[in-house]
Amino acid sequence: MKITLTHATEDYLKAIYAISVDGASASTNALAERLKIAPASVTGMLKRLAEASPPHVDYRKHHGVTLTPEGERAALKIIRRHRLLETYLHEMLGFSWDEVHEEACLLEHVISERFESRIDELLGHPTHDPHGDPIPDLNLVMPQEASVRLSALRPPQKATIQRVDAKDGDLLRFLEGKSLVPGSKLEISAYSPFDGNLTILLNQQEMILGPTITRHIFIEEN
Amino acid sequence: MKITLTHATEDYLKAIYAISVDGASASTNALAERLKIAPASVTGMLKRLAEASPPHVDYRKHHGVTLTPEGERAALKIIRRHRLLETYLHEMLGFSWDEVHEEACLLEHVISERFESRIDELLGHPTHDPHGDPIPDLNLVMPQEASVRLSALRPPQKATIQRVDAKDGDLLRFLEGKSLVPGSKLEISAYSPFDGNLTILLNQQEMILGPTITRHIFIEEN
DNA sequence: ATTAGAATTTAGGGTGGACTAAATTATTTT
DNA sequence: AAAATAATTTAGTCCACCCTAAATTCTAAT
Repeated sequence: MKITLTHATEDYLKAIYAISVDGASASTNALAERLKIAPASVTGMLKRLAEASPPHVDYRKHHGVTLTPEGERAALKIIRRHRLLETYLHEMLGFSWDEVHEEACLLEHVISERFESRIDELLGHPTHDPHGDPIPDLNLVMPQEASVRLSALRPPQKATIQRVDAKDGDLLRFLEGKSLVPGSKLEISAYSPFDGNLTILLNQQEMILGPTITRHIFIEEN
Repeated sequence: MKITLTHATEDYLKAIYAISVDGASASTNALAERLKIAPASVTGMLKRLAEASPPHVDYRKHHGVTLTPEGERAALKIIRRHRLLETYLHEMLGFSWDEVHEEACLLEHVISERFESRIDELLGHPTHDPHGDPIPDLNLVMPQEASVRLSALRPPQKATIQRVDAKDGDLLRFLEGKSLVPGSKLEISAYSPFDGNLTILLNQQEMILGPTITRHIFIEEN
């Protein structure tokens, strides 16, 4: 059975990829929640994705789906576009950190190869978007990414922020205001047990951050 | 009856506007041809546009449609986006003259207000796109446009190209190659009757152009 | 091993937007 | 004015994508 890859299918593939990064299979409910779609509707789409030629997912009833190589390729292509667009919107059009996601979600389904390669070029083939998320290269290979959370560090320790994992606009604006963005260097001067607060020094400024915040910040030790 | 303005409806409104610039009413067939859609399908959409609240077109069976004020407003909004995008793609992303149209057709349905105003700002609030077509301002008012065709001039005469009305890629590339683009100044040195050829001088270069070409070039005399 | 509750799928419906084929209305020609 | 032709609309389908309600299947607790 044939299939036409549309905006909707691209969103599904992206969501499946995001949910199953660690090898798990994406469940109907998890997809439904992430995509804000009724579970019953998800089932229908998963069937279509599985019956596509070539199939984009492996689908076993009641056991969720995993991406086929073809599906993963398609997902990575969209993720590349999304992150390139976020970078582009931030760097070249002056969109703020918390605005880029929504706009990129719309544009990613629409831009041409040419547009994609043009902004890639103008940005100097970036490897990470404004949030620090890795951008797959032209061969759809993901650059290696930092996976140590700021919340896991203990003083004394110096670190550089690599990535911030948050989608909430308020949190993003808060982090930006405190310069808690990829590239910033910081030093941990104290750890408070029980509440998990960290005292850190950044730009000669001291601040105390709770684990609700530090959990979302991924760093590289140095 | 309610209506949701989608990509498709925007394309219809744009097409209706383009066909009826001179006060004529847009016929079903003309719209069908322009949009590459079967006439029967057009009828259906026109009904929906007419029954929208507020109505976007006036529709009388067998007599085509005209835009209501609401419909014209919507059409101008898309046209503004389209032409701003064409200008932006050309000036800032290095798209060639003949590539911008297609890409703009995709993006125009998707970009946010913010995106629109950002590129408008970066471009310095341009009044004309790369083809010389006028860009409606923020209040959706069209700047005045030149309406004298190069084919109507006779020597001796000096003129400046204001606008080029062509959608064919081959023709666009030809014109660009000869610097027959908005802003270029030229001088008419000879007119050949019967075939209508004009001999013109542009950048110290002489060339002879037939009316098939000069008809598409709009100028201002000087 | 049964059963309650959660997850998932089936069944049936709706909307936007396109299609073809057939019927109708306008227009033009004779 | 009638007939031929062109333009338009109706009627009937189809597909992608979403929905709700009801049925099913899986899982976990007893």
